Amino acid sequence: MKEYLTVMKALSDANRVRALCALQHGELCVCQLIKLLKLAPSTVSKHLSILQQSDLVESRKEGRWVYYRLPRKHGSQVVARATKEAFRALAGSDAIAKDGKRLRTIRKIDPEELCRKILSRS
Amino acid sequence: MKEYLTVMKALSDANRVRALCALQHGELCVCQLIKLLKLAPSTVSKHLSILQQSDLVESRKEGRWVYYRLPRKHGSQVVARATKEAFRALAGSDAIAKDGKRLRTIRKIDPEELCRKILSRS
DNA sequence: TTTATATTTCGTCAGGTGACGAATTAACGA
DNA sequence: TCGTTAATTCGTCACCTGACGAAATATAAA
Repeated sequence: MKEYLTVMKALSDANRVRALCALQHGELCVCQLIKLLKLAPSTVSKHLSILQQSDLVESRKEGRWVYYRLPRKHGSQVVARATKEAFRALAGSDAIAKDGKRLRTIRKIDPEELCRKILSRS
Repeated sequence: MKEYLTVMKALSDANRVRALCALQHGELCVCQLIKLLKLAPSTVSKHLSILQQSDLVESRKEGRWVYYRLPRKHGSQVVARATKEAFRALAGSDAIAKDGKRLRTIRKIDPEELCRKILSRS
């Protein structure tokens, strides 16, 4: 019950779900997600930590950057199924489609340059 | 996106999930759910209204009693899948198992008598 | 070593949520 | 018709949540 509720709560926020869906296309560093979600760095970091504590995502550190990604292998069926269903339910979502489009643009920008632009959110 | 989040939020509360699972065994009137959850009538009513607004349950009125049940036919795939997954995830839950046991006792009590006992919650 | 920077943690604030009891509504029964 | 009663709605309160900026942390670069 506890695990189920933790996962449901993690998936009850639009910004967290958007972040999760964005990771379908491959791992992203925090600054890319900040750009995508247009939220303060501290807010994005908090959302990612909630996703991570639910085992919905995992992270790896590379120098100054922290990359988040979907787990290679899900430890829990509950998490695996919830993730799958989130993707299925939102496959036709307009908001998620827009994010996907914007993400392709964001990925093209050199990470160095991207991060320097965090303060001027756009 | 909106529908998905509504359903996820509805399933993010332990008492609502317990109520939903209880309905697996057939329809229940509000007073039976009050007995099961051991919450104030107004609280249970609120929870049921949230479940209903998410299309996770439906209700029918019979005299003074209102019966809640799982939808005969789910209008939405998102709701159907989320319900199925909730049952699957919680099939082995200790709390849900206990509820199932208590429910068998509650069902044996005459509804008339049961409702008269609402104030003395036990 | 010192500075710059990517991320996280902390403190705070507004708004949302779940709990309750009291008041209200709807329908049966005397 | 008038009470009784099942359920809901309303008002309130404590707590949780998501947002932010400032401060702390960690790592690369100068």
